[in-house]
Amino acid sequence: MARAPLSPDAVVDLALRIVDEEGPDALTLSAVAGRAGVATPSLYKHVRNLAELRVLVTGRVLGELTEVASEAVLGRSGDEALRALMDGWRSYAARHPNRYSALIQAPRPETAEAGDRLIGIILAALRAYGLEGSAAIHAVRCLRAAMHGFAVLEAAGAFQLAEDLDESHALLAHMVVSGLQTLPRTARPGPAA
Amino acid sequence: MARAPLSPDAVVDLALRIVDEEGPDALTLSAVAGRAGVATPSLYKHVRNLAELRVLVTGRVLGELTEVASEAVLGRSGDEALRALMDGWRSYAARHPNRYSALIQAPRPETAEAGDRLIGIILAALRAYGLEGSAAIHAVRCLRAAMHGFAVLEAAGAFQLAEDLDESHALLAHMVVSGLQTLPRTARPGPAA
DNA sequence: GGCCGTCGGCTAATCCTATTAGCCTATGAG
DNA sequence: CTCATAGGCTAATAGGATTAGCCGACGGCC
Repeated sequence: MARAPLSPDAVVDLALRIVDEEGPDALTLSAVAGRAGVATPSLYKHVRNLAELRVLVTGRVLGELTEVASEAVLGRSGDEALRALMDGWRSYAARHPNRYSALIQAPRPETAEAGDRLIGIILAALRAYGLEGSAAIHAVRCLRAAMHGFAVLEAAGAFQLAEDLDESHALLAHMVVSGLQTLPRTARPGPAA
Repeated sequence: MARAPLSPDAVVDLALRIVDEEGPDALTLSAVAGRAGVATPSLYKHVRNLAELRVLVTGRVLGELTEVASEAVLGRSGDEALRALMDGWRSYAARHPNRYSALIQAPRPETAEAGDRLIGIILAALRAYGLEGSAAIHAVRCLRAAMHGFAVLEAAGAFQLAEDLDESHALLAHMVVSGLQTLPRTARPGPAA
């Protein structure tokens, strides 16, 4: 059974499988090598080192998240787009909790492009609110904080009580929407963009 | 120079210093031993293992955060309490970014009590909104998500643009407040608690 | 057809960290 | 004075990361 020839992408595939199945801490070069049916040092022919592998994984996950976010926002606008974005984000994280937890948050040049694309989508979701310049940036930050915070906590199993998470998340979305609909003085939308 | 005698607490102190100065990943038993001027295995006389040390660190940080949160909420209520809580939380995380990043999110029995106390404070900050039962829980979750998300991202340096972070955070607080002031049907406050 | 460079795997070796086992000493209780 | 204990130590084991250097298969080229 000729296993598929190794390549950086294939290594990342294996890494993702490990992360999904055993958690982010189980992502180890020797674990990847084990799955690849190869000796650990051989991986260095495809990936610079473990740190880079983690970055590549982050890039991949960021890409998937971007896709999800993009699909959510497509064809919608205003509150509807915002809620769809938030729901999509959360459901991606809930579907792949370990993968989501494996995301490296600290910005790195290698993932900057993927990150920017994702920010672009979030920005697009906010378009209908007509936010200008800085106001849009503040809004994007808040949206990121809300979505990321909820996703991390849910992925970590930090919400222990029985209350329905969908409802909690709906409230979060309500907060975001209602906050944007009643912007404070400094961040009021300017003339239609 | 009689170094202070080692003890579990002293070990955690050293661990925190390492985390603060070198980041969460630098928290290693041998690093702690180095600072303590002791051989690595000696630490096992005070701490079960690295995993436990991490849990102890989490407990300590949770305690500090609880103190900060508690002080913020004391003597305030309503929107003011909420904003003070959010500001305090954020400023703690900003003051000790590595420490904040070292927090283990996954709930563990050893930190459950500390976590519950913190949740209690958040709940107290929401008291004035008169939320009943589930509604209060959903609100706490949202608040946690917002505060934690912002704190994590800020600590990781994920907000790169020049825009003032205070302003972004104020918008986040505005979202939370305005969302609570206009609760959707399901989560409307009941008769005054 | 034969030669050569490169790709991608391998083994050996090094370093670090965690963790366990077992030893040893000072110290306070009795 | 004796002894148990606390708390430090050394030796040793087990992983995991990484580097160095070896080697065979394969495609391209003369």
